[in-house]
Amino acid sequence: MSTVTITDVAKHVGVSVATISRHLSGFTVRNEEKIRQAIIDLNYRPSAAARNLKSGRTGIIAIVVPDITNPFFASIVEGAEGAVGEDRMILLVNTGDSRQREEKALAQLFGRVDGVIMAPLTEDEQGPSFFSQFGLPIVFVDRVTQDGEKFSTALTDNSKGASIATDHLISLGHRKIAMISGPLSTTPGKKRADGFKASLKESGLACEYFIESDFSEAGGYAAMCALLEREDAPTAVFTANNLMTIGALHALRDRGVAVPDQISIIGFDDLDFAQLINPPLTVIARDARLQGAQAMELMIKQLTSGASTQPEHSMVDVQLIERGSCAPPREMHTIAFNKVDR
Amino acid sequence: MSTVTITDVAKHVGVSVATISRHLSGFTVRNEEKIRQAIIDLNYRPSAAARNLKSGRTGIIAIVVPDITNPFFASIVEGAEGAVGEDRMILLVNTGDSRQREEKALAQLFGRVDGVIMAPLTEDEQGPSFFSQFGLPIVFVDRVTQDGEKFSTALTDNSKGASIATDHLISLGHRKIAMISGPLSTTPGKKRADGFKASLKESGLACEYFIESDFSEAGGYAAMCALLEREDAPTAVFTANNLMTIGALHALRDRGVAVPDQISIIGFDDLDFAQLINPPLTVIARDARLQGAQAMELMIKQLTSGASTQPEHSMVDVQLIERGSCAPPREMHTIAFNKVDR
DNA sequence: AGGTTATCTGCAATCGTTATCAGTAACGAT
DNA sequence: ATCGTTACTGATAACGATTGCAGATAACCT
Repeated sequence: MSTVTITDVAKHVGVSVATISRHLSGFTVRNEEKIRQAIIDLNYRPSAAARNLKSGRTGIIAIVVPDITNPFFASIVEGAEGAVGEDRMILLVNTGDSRQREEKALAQLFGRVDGVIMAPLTEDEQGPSFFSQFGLPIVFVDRVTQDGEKFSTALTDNSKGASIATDHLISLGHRKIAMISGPLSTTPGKKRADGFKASLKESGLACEYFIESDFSEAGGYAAMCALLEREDAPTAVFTANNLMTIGALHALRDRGVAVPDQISIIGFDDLDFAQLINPPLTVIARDARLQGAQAMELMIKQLTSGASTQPEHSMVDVQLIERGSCAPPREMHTIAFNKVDR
Repeated sequence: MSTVTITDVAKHVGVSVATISRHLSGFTVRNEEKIRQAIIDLNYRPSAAARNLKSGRTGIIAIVVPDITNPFFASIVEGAEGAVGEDRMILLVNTGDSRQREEKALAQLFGRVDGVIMAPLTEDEQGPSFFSQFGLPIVFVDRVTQDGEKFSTALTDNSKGASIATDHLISLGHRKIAMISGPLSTTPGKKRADGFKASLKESGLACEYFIESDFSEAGGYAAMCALLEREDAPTAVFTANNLMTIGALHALRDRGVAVPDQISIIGFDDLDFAQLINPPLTVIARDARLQGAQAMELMIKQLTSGASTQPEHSMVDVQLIERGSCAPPREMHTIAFNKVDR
């Protein structure tokens, strides 16, 4: 049975509990060796509950994400894991895209963790004070809420990334450019759409192929199908996240549409197997691990430097990775070919 | 500040802390309404730490998995989430296929959770008593360890599944059947390999195309490439899990090998997008959600019915789902064709 | 040796809850 | 009026660790 307490160890060694406690906290005490041995002999493990109660801290940081299956969030977690110290541990909570579970998780987490790193479901949570009411240190990662200013955030330059993607397609000669967007109620959904629209406007193009989807593979599939069924189909597509990119690629394959010959596609966020795909995928990439690490650093900073310090904001850069899924539109090919012919 | 305790509430209402506590635990007390209001007014939240210390339970069940990105484990988690009651919550720990992190997680989890549902990395953990030493309720899911008998388990009929897959290929006429296996140090790796070999033996076939890989997409890719490079390439492949199936499919596509015309492929575990793939994938499926739910039920049973009750074992069934990725081998096509010709 | 630090030690209070136990009020039955 | 029953209440001792305080021991100096 593991009901052996610090008192048992103290008795066993013949010192007071205070001495054992001090030994455990790293102070130098006289009977180091005997204590160490007693702890092993008795198989003593300090009660986390008692420690938490006395010290007020748990040594746990929770990461709350809407979909742990998404490799992007997995990378965020990996990055955070790399930045958390030895004396803290990370626990994951998956809300499965459910608002209800998100609330419940936060309520239940209160008092059990020192802080929460979270990617909220949408920007418009119930009332601006929803997250404040818990009085729990929160760092938002990838997404923020209305009252996000009050908390530290670790974001990506979403609009810049979307602009780069769109500009890339424009510079290749595309004019009929589609975007399969994420939900506009989310930070990345909104910002990426903004970047896309801004770039089109700057080049004097109308925004005619814009579909708001849901960041899921099925959603990307459906959106791509819808685009392909239009009479005047687009010649290029910008998909706003990795899962939707996969979905869109599946749709293209199922319809026998050649990439990039018939349609160009560029996605936001890289994929592990982006290079395995034929053709290798051109993407807007960012360092999700770094982003996760930054979130954790902000969290730790907040925890160590007492409470009410100013929230800080970090942002990871984006980068265009050209592989093979984007090319000039077909008409351009023809024109170029004609020119050479003459 | 959220340092408002049960004492504050008691003072505010003008009763003793005991009354507040009783109200919180669901007993009927006199000033129900006043107490409810005071709790809201003061924004009081019971201290989880104090409760844990007093009651000895945390209301948390941890699920420890080697790779949360794997949709199979995600399904396990979903199933478990459906089976956990209102009064408990689930926390995830991802060990990222690292033995070291698995150990650390278990040690840190001790005392912070009521029980652990886990899929251990390999069967040969350090010493048979490794998991016992924590005196923590453990249920193994999908995988077991050496001393797994001492704990409850929620498994799949792995060898049966592998046999069905192999028999299916054999009955289609295949003789040169390959298996891309998982690590033989894991339960499903070993059992599936056993089933495969048993089926071959029963049909008098030699086991000539067996590759032990690592359950990862990249591993499946590499293994498939290795198979294709052999002079006498197999006509059918059984891939031992979903990720390796994806990897193998990528390899086949990259090499321009037609499925099922040139090679048949059947995978263990269904995929969300198995039907989106061209051709739709034939698989051995099981209800991973059910398996996760069973694991949780075993856990709860163990927690409620005191400690030292006999461990129980559950097993979910497997099922062949024929879609389009398996067909008779090429030579058979020819033979059949000739027969018709005469 | 005597005095002064520098270290280490044990006692006891404390963290916020819950469980126990004794006690009070209300009410009907006698 | 007394008693028994029911239904609630309050004081208090735990749960297992940490920590300030004061006392004890050892180490160091003159």
